[in-house]
Amino acid sequence: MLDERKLAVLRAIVQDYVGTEEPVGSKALVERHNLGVSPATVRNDMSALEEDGYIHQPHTSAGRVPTDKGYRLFVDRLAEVKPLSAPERRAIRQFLDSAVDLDDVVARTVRLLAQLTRQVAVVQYPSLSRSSVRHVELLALAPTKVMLVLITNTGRVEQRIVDSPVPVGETVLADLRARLNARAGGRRFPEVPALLQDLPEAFEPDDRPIVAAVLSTLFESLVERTEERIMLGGTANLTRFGHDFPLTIRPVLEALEEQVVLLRLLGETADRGMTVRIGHEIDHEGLNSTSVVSVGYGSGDESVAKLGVIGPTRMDYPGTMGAVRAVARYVGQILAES
Amino acid sequence: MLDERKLAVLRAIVQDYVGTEEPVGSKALVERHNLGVSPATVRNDMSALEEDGYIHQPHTSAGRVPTDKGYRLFVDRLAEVKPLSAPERRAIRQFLDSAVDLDDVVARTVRLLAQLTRQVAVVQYPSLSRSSVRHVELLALAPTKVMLVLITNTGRVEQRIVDSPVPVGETVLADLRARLNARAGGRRFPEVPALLQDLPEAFEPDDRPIVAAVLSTLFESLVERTEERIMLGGTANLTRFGHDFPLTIRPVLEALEEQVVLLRLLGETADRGMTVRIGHEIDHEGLNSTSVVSVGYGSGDESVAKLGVIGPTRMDYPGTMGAVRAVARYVGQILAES
DNA sequence: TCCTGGCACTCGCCCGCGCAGAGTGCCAGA
DNA sequence: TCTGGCACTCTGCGCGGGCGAGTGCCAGGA
Repeated sequence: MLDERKLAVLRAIVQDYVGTEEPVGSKALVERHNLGVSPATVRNDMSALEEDGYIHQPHTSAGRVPTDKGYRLFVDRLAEVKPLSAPERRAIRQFLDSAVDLDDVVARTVRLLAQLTRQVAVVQYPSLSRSSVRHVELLALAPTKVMLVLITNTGRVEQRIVDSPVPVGETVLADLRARLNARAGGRRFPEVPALLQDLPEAFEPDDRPIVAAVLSTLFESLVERTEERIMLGGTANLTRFGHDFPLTIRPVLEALEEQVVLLRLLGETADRGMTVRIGHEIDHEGLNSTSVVSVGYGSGDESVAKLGVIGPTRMDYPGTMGAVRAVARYVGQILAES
Repeated sequence: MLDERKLAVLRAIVQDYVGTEEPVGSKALVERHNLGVSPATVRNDMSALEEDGYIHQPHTSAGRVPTDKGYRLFVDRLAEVKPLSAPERRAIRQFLDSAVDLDDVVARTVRLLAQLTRQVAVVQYPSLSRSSVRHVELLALAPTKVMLVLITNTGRVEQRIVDSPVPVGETVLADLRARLNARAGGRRFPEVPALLQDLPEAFEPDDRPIVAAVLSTLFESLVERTEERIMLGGTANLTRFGHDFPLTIRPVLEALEEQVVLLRLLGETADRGMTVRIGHEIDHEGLNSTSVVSVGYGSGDESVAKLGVIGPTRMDYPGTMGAVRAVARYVGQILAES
């Protein structure tokens, strides 16, 4: 059905359309790519491709535009991820290296991705559930108020205020702190609740309420909202979306404001390997004219979070995928070092 | 020069233009506001207002549009801040009350502002230099790596990694921790460096390098980049900017991506009272067609940070100012309570 | 069987035209 | 000082025609 040449035609259409943003016709195609056949032949192939739903004609006597299905085929079978150039890689490395803390790493990553791909970049903070406990700190703020500070191996810090039903002595606090760290230190977050469950029993009955309060706050913060945090950048690139963009850009901006949507978007990313979702493959209405390229990143083999970019379906997939992959790799390295 | 009626005409023009987004003519004016005079008279007044630069005619035979100068006069002398309704205030209160930590307070504030004003909202985290030290924590991560965690009275937490030239003993760390808290605890950040300056001398010569390293990191983080953090929301509202907006929206989005620009914008806000900057009064080119309404907020009399909104110069100033002021007040209260 | 050149056809885009409507400025009169 | 009237100016919009890009189809050739 789809012989070599038809695939070549599709590839050429995608490439040209991405470059020019305009429907591409048979004549222009043969001129720009040496397909070795005449426009008439290409026209026949185009007809077949359209029949099969890979390309589409906005109106009679216009050129062809790839459909989502066409891009899908292109990404799956026709495109090679384009690696970054050595200077580019060096620049990335250098830029990320000078980050001073986790916030900075994430912020720089977002900027970098947005600049390299000229699209909207999204970076998820290393997820708590994939991280482990580096340290738990307890501070008495007031007689019945304790601040709980949680530091992860990825450098993330979470704080919470715990209200104690009874005044808390410094000795109890010190004891609790020591025990928490002894039991939970170095452990993965998901394991933590089980490890600490019977902790109150190690304390005097009088002190158990505060121990319980601290524990419940701790457990909460492991699963809650703050679990997943996201940073966004390059929204100005939305303006390069297309001619008709007032219509397109609005729902996209709205979607980007919804952390939930972004989280779901990244959540659907495979842990290993890159995920590309194109147009209507994304099940969020406002994003049906966009594509998302995302990938997990992490310090070891394992991914601790995801990052990616969002752009028009008409995007340079090979280049974007190259940039996303490279950035993910370097961020992983940086995290491993710190 | 500007008698009562001319001012009334200007006020009417601003109100109508904000409502309709279209140049307003003399006839429509008399119809909508009972000015008690004929269109011809209004035309004369308009002529005078134009002469003085308060309004402007896009082209002959079009209605009039206020200039930046016109909006300025409107804000300064013709507009009354419009207080929010009781249900609105209750809703704000309630929405902010359910915040669980500082991040959440800021995030909710941004959402709220954006929703109330239907514009882009900016909220600055409580600034370090206006805050005081609640607690300093030191954690040994590795023999030569110490994590410095700084907790402020506004609930903000900053962390930094300190590389020590020599391995650090737990006793030294405990000693340093105790002394840091004793001397700096409860103090304003700007005072801190002076208070700690001679701290290394209290230690054995062998330990002084690490003390110095911790101190310099601490001092750095008091003045540095992270000093000022900002949260942004409601960018989707940019799409309601105007008809010609591809041109307008681009530079605005770009400006919003630059933390520096936003910080400067908020930085120029007066500590007390509201600041309104209109169009070309803002010395950033991309924002010359926008206005910024900003105000300080804080737990006591004193402002610890700023917040505000950015919208088209053609905005509902009274309403916006009312919302900004109300939100600032409630955020202050929330912060004071936690 | 597949490719090619030729040809007629279809549409969207652009341009110029003319008209209607909104709004103004000015003037003479109350 | 205000008002009604009037002539004038300009934009926006709808209309129609010409242009060009691109197609589909067909007959002939490898």
